[in-house]
Amino acid sequence: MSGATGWQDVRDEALRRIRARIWAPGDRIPDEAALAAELGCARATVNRALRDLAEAGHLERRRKGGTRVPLTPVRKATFAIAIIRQDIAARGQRPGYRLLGDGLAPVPEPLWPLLGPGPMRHITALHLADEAPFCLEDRWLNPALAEGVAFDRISANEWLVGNVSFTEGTLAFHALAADAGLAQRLACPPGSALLTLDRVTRAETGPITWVRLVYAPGHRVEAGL
Amino acid sequence: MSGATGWQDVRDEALRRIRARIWAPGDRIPDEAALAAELGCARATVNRALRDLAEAGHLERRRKGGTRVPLTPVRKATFAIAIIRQDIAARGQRPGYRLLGDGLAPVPEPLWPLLGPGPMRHITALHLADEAPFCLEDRWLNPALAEGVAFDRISANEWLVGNVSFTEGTLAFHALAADAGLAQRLACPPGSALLTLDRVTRAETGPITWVRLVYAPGHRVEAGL
DNA sequence: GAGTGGTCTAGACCACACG
DNA sequence: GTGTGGTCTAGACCACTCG
Repeated sequence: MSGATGWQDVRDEALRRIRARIWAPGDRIPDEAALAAELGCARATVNRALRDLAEAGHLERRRKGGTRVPLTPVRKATFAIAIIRQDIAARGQRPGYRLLGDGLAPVPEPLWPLLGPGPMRHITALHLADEAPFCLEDRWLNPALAEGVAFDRISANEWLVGNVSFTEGTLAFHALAADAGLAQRLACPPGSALLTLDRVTRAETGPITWVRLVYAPGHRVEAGL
Repeated sequence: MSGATGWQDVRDEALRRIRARIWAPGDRIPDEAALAAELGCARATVNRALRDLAEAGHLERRRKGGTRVPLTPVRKATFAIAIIRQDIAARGQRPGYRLLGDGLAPVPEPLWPLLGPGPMRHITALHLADEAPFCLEDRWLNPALAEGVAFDRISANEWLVGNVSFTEGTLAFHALAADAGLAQRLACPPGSALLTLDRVTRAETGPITWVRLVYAPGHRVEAGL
């Protein structure tokens, strides 16, 4: 039954009961005090274990309502927001970088709701893997940040990750067909299907940046489950 | 410097110092005992707060090495793996579903490393939003699961989420150009760029399913940051 | 070897939500 | 009102890892 009982043991035992349908979907499971008594540990240990399972979507907890096994477990996928250069290196390829453009320009109207109207710094750059185009970075950046910083050696992506912290952001994947410009810069046939990632980040003081990363054909973004 | 100090207060204060560069990237921060003394709370409370920040990528902790502010914070994006029907409903559209095919067939060779050779149940179905094609579900399913279950009313997606638990899985986004078959079934021009999601899930007992969801043109998958 | 985070305990009080 | 999870405390021991 019990013995050496760490919170991970409690978590594993609970997970076992969930998977074995001993605690079936919709069921209310015993309360923390009862489990602590049964497993021979402190209530805080049970709490730690069940909180962990709740965060992972395996349980639903409510004060007074008790802890239940959800009817449809909501699993979460996570992926790390990394520096592109490191992404490329992690694939065993040699990263490269080329700045294509950098200058103040009026923000396109579709982005006004996210960034506001006023002009912003518009940066375009190409990331390379083993000399081949890897992804195109198309960024609008709040000009108050990174004043005097040139992005010809280090990408805006990398500089921002290390120098500006944000409080909020959103991120979206979609697919884009290569127009003539994209096809030329990514060295692919026009019409190719390209995985694209849009990201907006904000700080308390205001918008930081909007960026679109258009990946070369065939690119996959993998996530843990 | 004390007062009402819950673990969230400790977390917020730490986050403030990180953002204000009081604790700069690369710095080692005071140890738990020191912070507990400074903030007037128990060490366990500080531990809870710092552990939370470490999970979010704002700190790096190592025994004996202490706690440091990472040079390049690794933020994680998360999105929920939901039931497609609920996804559609959440967008305020009316979900629809049509089973296109269901039968045993040999697994395509590229999937052998993931599913093994033997024949599996091949299911194709179309999900609709307000009568328009929303996404195409192309699935290979371990025939030992869901024996006798027909997927003409409820999708395999929804049935599996509610009835089979998995221990491991991977997930990947990419982009696909619509071939003739896809174009016809998704009612879009051939060559359209389509956001695609591949997912594999396994249990301790063996592979469960491989599924590819091909979304209609323009679809975006959003994630929290 | 020794410093630091990781965890457990036993008890206590609080906050919330259900009846 | 009352039961349940959420959290705090003070102390203790352990595990990992750096020097």
